[in-house]
Amino acid sequence: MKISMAEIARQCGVSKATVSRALADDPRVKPETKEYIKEVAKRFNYEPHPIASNLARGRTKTIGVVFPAAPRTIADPFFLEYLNGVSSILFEHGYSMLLPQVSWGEGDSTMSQLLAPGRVDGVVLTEPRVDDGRIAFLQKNNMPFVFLGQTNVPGVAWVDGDNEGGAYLAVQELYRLGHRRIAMITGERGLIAAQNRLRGYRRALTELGLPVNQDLIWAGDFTREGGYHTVRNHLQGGAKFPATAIFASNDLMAIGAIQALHEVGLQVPEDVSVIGFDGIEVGRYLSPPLTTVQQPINELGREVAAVLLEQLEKGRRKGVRQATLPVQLVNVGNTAAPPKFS
Amino acid sequence: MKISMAEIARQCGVSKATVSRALADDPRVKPETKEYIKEVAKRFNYEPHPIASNLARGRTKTIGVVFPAAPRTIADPFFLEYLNGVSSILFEHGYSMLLPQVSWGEGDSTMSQLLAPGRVDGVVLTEPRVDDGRIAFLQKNNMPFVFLGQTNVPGVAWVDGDNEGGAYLAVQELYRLGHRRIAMITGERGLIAAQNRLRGYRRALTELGLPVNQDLIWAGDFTREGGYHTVRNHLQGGAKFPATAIFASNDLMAIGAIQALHEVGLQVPEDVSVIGFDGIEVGRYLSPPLTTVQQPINELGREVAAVLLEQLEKGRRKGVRQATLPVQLVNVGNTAAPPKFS
DNA sequence: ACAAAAAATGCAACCGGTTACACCCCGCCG
DNA sequence: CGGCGGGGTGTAACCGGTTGCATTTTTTGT
Repeated sequence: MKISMAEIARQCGVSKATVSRALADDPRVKPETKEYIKEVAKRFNYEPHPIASNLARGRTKTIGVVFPAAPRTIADPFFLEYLNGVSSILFEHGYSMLLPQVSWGEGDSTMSQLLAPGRVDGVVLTEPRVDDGRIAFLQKNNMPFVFLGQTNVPGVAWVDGDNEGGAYLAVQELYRLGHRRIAMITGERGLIAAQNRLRGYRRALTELGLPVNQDLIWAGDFTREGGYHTVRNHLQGGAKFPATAIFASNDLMAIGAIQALHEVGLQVPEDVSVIGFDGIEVGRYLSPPLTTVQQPINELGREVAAVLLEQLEKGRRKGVRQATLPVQLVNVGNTAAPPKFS
Repeated sequence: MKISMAEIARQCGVSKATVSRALADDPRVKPETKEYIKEVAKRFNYEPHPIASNLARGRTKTIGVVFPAAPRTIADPFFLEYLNGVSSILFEHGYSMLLPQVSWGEGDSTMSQLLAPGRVDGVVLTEPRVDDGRIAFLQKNNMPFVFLGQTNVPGVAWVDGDNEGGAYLAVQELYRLGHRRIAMITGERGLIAAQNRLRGYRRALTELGLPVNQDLIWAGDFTREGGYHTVRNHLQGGAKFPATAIFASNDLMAIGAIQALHEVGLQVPEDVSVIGFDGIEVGRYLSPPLTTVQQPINELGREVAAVLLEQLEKGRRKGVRQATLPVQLVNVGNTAAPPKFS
């Protein structure tokens, strides 16, 4: 059995209280006493039991990290780079991460089992939906939380990339190259990020004087398979491919789209240009690297964690932080003018 | 504040003890009482506080998952797919995962802070090294653990893919295609997996009657950057590239190698064939998909978790489980005969 | 030198459960 | 009719810390 605080107290001839304070560097204990207690603790190789400590002070020094819902997985590249950023900040501040088993429909019971009664001090979530049910749940339980992604519920902390602006950039670039039939692969309809990217696409087309053609807005789900299948479907029947360029709402779908195009012998970017969104590392592994709207993914994670910790450490907050980080188009060399122009 | 067990007890007119037993389905509680208590608990939406519960019974229902050391990161694709498998099994059994902040040199003090005194019931680790210092540490602290990766210390539970056999397969395939100058990019020297893959490479060459040429064994570190740089180095000086094929110890390095080759205008597989190891999902996103030795990554994770839970639930085990899972070569279409043969 | 203020420490309750053991009540047996 | 046995429940200690408040010790002021 590990040695306990009571034991240390006995060894030092003081009370548990003093030991506790000494180890917490409480200024109320006399420096020499403190010194001595620490010395003894070190000799006995004593370390306070975190569970007991957490129980006593009602906190856990643990943050719950909720990952994207199916069909996306915890192994989603975007999520992982983001997680990397989150973890680096949390760890710097002595927090651990708990990846809970949550498979909620609307964020209720399943979540409560793991997050509610004292397992975590706060939660970071991804992919807010319109009127996300999890928000009400967390607020009701008075649990601090931050979203990766803008929410449509006011008073909620979030950090996001500039989705609309990024989509706008992408479409503009394709237009500049001469494309006029620009398809878009959307994300899952309910996700706010998907909607904002779609809005950027629409706005760009409109401002450029192009019609917004519903037949060029294809439904995706942010997975590679989704991108692949939606493009396959539009390649059916031997008809001419209806677009000269595709803007995919994220890189995974862009990758899937490219695979589908390759399978029918279409070259990227010679025959069809493709631009993705996110700037996941994997995109750089392709040859040529994927043209994409680069989000500062790692930075987003760090910022999310920072905002949450701010809430936690400064107690009940004085206003909720919301931040939009800039995005930029990268690897623009890997798109081209449409065939008829070349 | 959440409602407590004492409160429920008062409401029911019984003692905390009875409530505790009723909720735990203790047979000593009269069925009707049990029924009633459960009913009341439900009405009050009561759920026992896990931290308190854990403190009282000295366990946590949490597993520590240690991730690879620098230069690899928590966002390493292999690790994440593996983590996915681990998590699915753990969650099925009601366990959570704790990703601790560990940056140990040889697995000592840093680790103890997060794992030792009662935060986790068990630990899963990756990437055992030769005479891994963490083993002694965990054993000393009487902490159940399982490694992903064969260890050289007897009596330790582990699960691994067939590293040597996989490497052997890869080299054999390259030989079959006509390659005779087959380079290998190794993993970090101290890692047992790296050594076993190197052994498979050596054994294959020897059995095929080829010399083992030290100049064709290039040092890598299991990162993409490592693969990239080692190949760049061997492309220096305008000399002819010394190999017609590369076997990289993992996929990330294979991807890095391919990038380096592309940068000097060499085509894969026309000019140089490349085979990786692991079969991470990202490899399938390349065009053409990466030829690689596919490990059952997800399954490895599941198995690791299962072995650990077995240790935990069946108390002190009567013999430690060790398992080697089979691997197979995939996407073999994306390697080719060496140029002079074509 | 003595009282008052300040500093240091101890006491004991508390966090929210679990569990060994004591206890009570009742039916059954001799 | 008294005692035994066992099911059902309560008591209280315990897990290992934290912390408000009381108490003791030391310092400071006059």
